[in-house]
Amino acid sequence: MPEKPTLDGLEDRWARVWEDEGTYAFDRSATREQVFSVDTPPPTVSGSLHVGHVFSYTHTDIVARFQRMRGKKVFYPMGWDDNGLPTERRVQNFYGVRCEPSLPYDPDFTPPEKPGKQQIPVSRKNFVELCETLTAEDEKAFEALWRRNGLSVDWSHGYQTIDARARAISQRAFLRNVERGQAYVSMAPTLWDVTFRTAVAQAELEDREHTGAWHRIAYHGASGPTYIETTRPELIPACVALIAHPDDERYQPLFGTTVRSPLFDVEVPVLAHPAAEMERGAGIAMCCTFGDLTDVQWWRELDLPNRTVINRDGRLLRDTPDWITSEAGRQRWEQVAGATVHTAKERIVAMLQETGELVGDVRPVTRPVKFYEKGDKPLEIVSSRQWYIRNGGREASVRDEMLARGRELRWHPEYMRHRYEDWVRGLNGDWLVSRQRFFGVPVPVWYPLDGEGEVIPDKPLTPDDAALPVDPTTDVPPGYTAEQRDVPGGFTGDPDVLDTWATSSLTPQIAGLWSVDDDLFARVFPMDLRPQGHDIIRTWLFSTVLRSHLEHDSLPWAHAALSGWILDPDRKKMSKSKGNVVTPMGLLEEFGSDAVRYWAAGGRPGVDTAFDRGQMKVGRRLAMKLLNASKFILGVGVDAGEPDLSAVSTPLDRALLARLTEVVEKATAALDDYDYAVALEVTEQFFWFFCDDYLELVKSRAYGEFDEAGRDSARATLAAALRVLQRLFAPVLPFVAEEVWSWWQEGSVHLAAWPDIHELATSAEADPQVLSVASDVIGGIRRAKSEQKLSIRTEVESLSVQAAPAALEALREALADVRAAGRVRDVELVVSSDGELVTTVGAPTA
RNA sequence: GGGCGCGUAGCUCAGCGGAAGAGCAACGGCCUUACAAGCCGUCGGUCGCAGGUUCGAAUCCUGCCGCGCCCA
Repeated sequence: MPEKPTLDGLEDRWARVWEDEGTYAFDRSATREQVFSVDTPPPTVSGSLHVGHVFSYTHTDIVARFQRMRGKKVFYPMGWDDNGLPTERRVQNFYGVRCEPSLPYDPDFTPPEKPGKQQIPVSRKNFVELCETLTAEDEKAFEALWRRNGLSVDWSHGYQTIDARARAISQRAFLRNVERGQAYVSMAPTLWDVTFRTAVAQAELEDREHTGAWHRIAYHGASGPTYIETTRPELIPACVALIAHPDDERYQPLFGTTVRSPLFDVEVPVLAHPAAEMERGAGIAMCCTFGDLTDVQWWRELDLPNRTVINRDGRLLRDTPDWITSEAGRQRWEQVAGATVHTAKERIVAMLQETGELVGDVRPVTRPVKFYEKGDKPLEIVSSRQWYIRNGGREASVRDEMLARGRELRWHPEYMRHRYEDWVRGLNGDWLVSRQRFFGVPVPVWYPLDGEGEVIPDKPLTPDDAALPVDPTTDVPPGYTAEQRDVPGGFTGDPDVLDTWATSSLTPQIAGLWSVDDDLFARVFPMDLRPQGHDIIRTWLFSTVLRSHLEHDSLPWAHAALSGWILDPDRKKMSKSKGNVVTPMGLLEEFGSDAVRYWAAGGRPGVDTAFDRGQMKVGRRLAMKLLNASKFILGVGVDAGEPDLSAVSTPLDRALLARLTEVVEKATAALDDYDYAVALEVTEQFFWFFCDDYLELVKSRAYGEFDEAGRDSARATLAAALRVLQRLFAPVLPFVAEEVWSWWQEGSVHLAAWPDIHELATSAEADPQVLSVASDVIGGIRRAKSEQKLSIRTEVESLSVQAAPAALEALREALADVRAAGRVRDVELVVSSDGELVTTVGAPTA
């Protein structure tokens, strides 16, 4: 035990010991019943961890440490999510390169020291290598932070969502979905981001207010013009019908007839469909392929032709579409061929003004438009061949199964279940899993080519399981040779990668080594806990439940714990901007890891919490207090062995242990329910009371100033209480708890048994009032002395206590301790008529 | 527009049917032999607003206002 205990340096010292001793190593001989397994969120490796990560990962660690002390073999791996667009973008900016899949691999390529102004095109393989290099560096820094933060992770069970094993597992799971018909390929209208040139899924959409303008435009019928209103006049050449509500009397005569489009003179039918809104615009809409999701619905349900005019790069087709047949129409198309959507709109509006087919003023309007959450241009809808996984968006039976899984899962807090149910009920299509990107898990299929060299899409070729992971753009399917690539009668590889969630949804399988080490998998799956943010219930949580349901017919985990957000105080008050960036490592160094963990532990499950340096200071004080209190108690002279509770003969001591028993019960129940905040609160509250009142009360007796029995009773109680308190704090304050435990106990506190109420059971019944009255009276003495501006240690002539008879009776049991702690010479006990406790002290002794 | 959550002391938050709480801050003390990175004490609130249920409401119900998240 050091002379002057300090918190400085505890993190490095104990982190090294834990690593050397394998304190948190998973015992893989354990059976499933003995295991507590955690499906840790793999942080996205695209930059740095922030305070919010420290916050929520600490919550998980507290639970893991608690379960470990309860005797569970804890499976607590850490993964890195380094697969997907954020990494691609970071690599592009960091190295100044871009992926050009047509280029050959250059094994000698090294990126420039500093990224140049012009991005250097590199092959897909070079690009992926750069992704791996950069993420490896980031991951080192992340691991160092987590170790410093005290996460009790078993680092030998790490994974990357882009590593070969994860790719193989991801592809295997996908191919098994294909085999069972749970995944399928389909040519369909798809939401498309023109910047990233990739399809996006429903889960990646967000609505944003976008300014547009209503244009009133004339279509021409046999009996005169029909006016429609549209915000997208550039889609006139893509128009396949005009549509009004079947009950709309204004358009009854037109249903079944045809009209001709302005400028391009294409004949389209006028049709009825209930999705047309009578109150909106003119009540009759142009259906184009495709302006929005309603167009898709009409196109599908009314069996309309596909007249796509927008390319995947967001520009209009260069060639004149064959459905534009009139000479004037074809000339007008020349004006917009190859133009961006924006330019095409301007030119078409100008032409409409010329021809007089644009009627009245253009009226600005702001309305919600769908964006890719990472994009900055509105999504277009294009027809393309994509892979989908059935998720209940199209089949009620699957949806009901997913709802049942949601009810089966235990949610913490419970109300988070609604978000899941709302999402499942609102699904409107299957899960689109193919992406037209480079850095990801390749879609593991090839397609045969017919005699003309055209793709035969409905007969995908799949790899042998042993060959996984495969890259179809370089690997060759079974039964073919490399020379047959992209030649008639040969094959072509699917160029796409899987949605990042298609791999992330398999984290329990990846961490547990499903299909790689099935023995391990059987010991950890289904897992116990998924901790995660509430914002990704619709994506990560839902997709993980789905994949597990499809592959294993079970939930992936029994419990989901949803953590809240960290609210940046600056963001609340938008006017203020501090400008000083707080890095997690800086905080850990400034306050100590235990102090930062203390702040995190104060955030109730699921509740957004303010970033609060004040709480970190408080946490530091608590850690310091634990050092000092431990030092004091050990200095009094207590035994390190199992405390001899038969020596606890003094009523005050029995009452203390009884109160601590309640604390153990409450803290245990709270942690069993994943409520670390309540567990900490009750422990902390008791601990301050223990230090401020109990320690002061028994100090003299423990030093042996009275009789031997009293001394032994105090020492046994102090030892028992300290052993319990150090362990109660261990999950939240792992470093300082380990430090003080090491002063007198063998082994790691983190492998010690969680406190059990039986280790506090004394032979005789305890009277809690002895402790509460003694505490009240000592408080009264302090108050009285404080009012007289006396030192607490000043000895006074007399103490008078007025109280109810029962309270006085209890007080007598602890009177010697109270007298010693309060430094009073004479004591007078007076029965009070109203039962209220009144403490008065006399003058200081001379 | 719908779902969910939240409005309690200057600040951060507990409490969620039986006398308004904690910590921080502020203020006043104590140089107390574990701890001045300590200790003691004091101040401070129509529990968002309006109704209702109840012997009793911060707590349950209804409506409204404000904030946040998710989804249309």
